[in-house]
Amino acid sequence: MSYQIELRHLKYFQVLAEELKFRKAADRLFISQPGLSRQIKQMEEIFNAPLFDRNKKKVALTEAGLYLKDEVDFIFSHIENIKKQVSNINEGKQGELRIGFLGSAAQKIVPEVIFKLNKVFPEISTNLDEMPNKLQIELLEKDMLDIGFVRMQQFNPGISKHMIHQDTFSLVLPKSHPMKKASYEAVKKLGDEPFIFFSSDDSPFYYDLMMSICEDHGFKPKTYHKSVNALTIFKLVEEGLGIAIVPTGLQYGYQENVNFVELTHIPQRTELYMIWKESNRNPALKNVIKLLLKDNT
Amino acid sequence: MSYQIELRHLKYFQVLAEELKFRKAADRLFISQPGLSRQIKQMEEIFNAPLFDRNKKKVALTEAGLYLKDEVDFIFSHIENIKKQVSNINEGKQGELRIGFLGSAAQKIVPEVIFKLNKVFPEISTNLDEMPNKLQIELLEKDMLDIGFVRMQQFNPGISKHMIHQDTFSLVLPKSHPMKKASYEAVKKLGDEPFIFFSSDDSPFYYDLMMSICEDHGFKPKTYHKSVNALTIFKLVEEGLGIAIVPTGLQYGYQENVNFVELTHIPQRTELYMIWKESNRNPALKNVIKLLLKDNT
DNA sequence: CTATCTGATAACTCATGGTTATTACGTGAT
DNA sequence: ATCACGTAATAACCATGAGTTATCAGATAG
Repeated sequence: MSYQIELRHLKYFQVLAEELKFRKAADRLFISQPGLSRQIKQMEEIFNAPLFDRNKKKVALTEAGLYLKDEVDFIFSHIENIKKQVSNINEGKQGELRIGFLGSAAQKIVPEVIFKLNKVFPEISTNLDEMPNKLQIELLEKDMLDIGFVRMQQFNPGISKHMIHQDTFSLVLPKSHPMKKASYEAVKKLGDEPFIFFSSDDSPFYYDLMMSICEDHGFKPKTYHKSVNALTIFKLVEEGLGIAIVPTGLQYGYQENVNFVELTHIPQRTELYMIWKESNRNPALKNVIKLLLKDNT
Repeated sequence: MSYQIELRHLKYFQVLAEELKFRKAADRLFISQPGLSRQIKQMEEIFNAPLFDRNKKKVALTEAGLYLKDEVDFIFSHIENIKKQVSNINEGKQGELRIGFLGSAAQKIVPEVIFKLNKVFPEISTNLDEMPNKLQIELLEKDMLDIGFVRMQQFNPGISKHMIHQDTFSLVLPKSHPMKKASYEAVKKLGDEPFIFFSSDDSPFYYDLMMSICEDHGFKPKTYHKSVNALTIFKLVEEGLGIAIVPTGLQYGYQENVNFVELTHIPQRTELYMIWKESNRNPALKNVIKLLLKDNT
C-alpha cells in the first residue's frame, strides 16, 4: 500500500469527472494540467483501476469511474453537512434543521409543529423555506433538506413519511358570490363557473385530486388561471376571476376578502405528510424522529 | 478559507479520539507527537471549533468532537466499501453482496434466492455467512453486511424488510419415538417430554414463539439443552435427548435419522424476512431491491 | 525533589504536490 | 501537405508544508 488516498484526489476526480477535460478541470481547480494528470494517475493506482478512458480523442469515465462519481459527490456533500453541524454544536445549538413546506401548510400546521419542536428542543434551530412538493423531494434526496411537508401519495424508496394532518377541502368564493355557508347545496351547482387551481406541474397528485372532486360531481372544470401560491389564488378569487377549492386549513387569516365553504360531505381529503430521508445523518433530525415515533404509538 | 481538510486529518482525529493521548495516537500513526499536535490544531482551525478539551490533565472529546467521531468512522467505513466496489466493478463484477442468514434458512430458502439472483444478475458475486439474528442486525447497521435473512418481529428504524417465506412448524422426533406422522394426535401429549430449543439469546422473539406453542397446549416445556445450530439440535434429538419444534423447511436433507411431524393445525407460523439497511449505498443491493419490489407488486 | 509522565513550541529537512517546458498526437483549415 | 491550435503525457525543477528532532512547561508519582 504505497500511497494514501486524500480528499484532494477526490476533489480533483470530481471536477475532472464533470469537465471530462484535463485542461478545463485543471483551470477550475487553479492548478496546472500536468499536476492534475499526475494526481489522477496516482489515484487510479491507489484504486487499482482505471477511472477514465483516454482514447487519445476523448476523456470518458469508465464504469468504475461512473460509480465513483456518485459516491464522491455524496462524500463531499456529507462532509459539508458535517462541517455545519460541528460549528452548530460548537455554538451551543444542538443542530439545525432545514425544513421545506408547502404554502398550504404555512398558515397553521408548520408553525404548530415548529412550536412543539422548539419546546422540546430549544437548542435546535430551524431554517424554513416554502417550496413545492417536487423541489422538496429533490433537495431531500440531495441531503440539502432535512424535513419536508408535502401533499402527495407516492414516495420514492428511502423516503419515510408521517401523516401530520388530514384536512377537508373548502370552496373559496368571492364575497359577492350568492352561495354562502348557510345556503350551500352542492358543488354541482358550480359546474359552469371558472375555476382557479394550483399548478399541476409541481404536484400532479394534488391536481388529480381536485379534478376527481369535480368529476364526482359530473363536470369538468373550466380553468383559466393557475398558481402555485395560495395568496395569489385568493386574490384572483377576490377579483372575481373564478372560484377555487383549497385545503380548509388555508382559511386561517384570509377570511376578510373571500368566503370559505367547507365541503365536509365529499369523500376527498388532503393529507399533509412530514417526510425525511432515511439515510440522513443529521443528529437533530434523528432526535425529532425519535420523538415523533414515541408520540404516536 | 485558508486550509483544506484532508482525510489525513480525519484519520489522525479518529485515532486520537480513540486513544485520547497524543503520544499513543502518534505512535499508532507512525508519526511524531508534535506532528500530530500540529495537524489536530490545524483541523480545529478548519472546523472552527475545538474538538478536544486539553485540561492539562486529560485529553477529552468535546461535544462537537464526539459527534465528529461518529461521522468520521462512517466516512472511513464508507470509503473502504467504495474501494472494494470500484475494484469489483473493474474486475467485471457488477458488485458484491455480503449476505447473512440464519441456519434455519440455509437448507432451502437462501439457496433458492441466491439461485434466482444469479440468474438475473450473474455479475453480482455473493459472500454468504451463517449467523444469528442479532449479529446480522449489528453488521447491517455498520454497513458490514448488505442483506440479512432473519426471523424476528420488530426492526429498528432504517432497516427495511421483505417477507420471503412463511413456514409451519414441525416436531422433530427420534426414529424410535412412538408418535409418527400418521399417528399424530396432539402436541399436548408431549408435555412431559424434554424439549430442545434454539438459544433464546440470539432471537428472543423466536424463543417466545416456541413457548407460545407449548403454552397454547397447556404445558410449560422442560428444556435441558439449547443450541443455535439446527444440525446440533437434530443430533441431540437423534440421540434421544429430547424432542424439538423447528420450522418445517429445515427437514430438507435431514430425514434419515429423525422423524418430522408437521403441525399444520396450530396457528403459529414463522416468517423469514429479508432485511437490508435503507441507507446502504451498495449499488448491487439497490438493483436487487428494485427487482424484489417489482416482483411483488 | 527528582524521575517521568503529559502536550505545546520552535527550528529544521525533505518528500511531494505543483510548476514550467517540452513532446506527441489529432483535428480542421488552408 | 503543412500550419495552427487542440488535446494529454513526460521530464526536470521548485517550494510548500508534513513530519522531524530538540526543548520547554506542567502535572503526577515515588
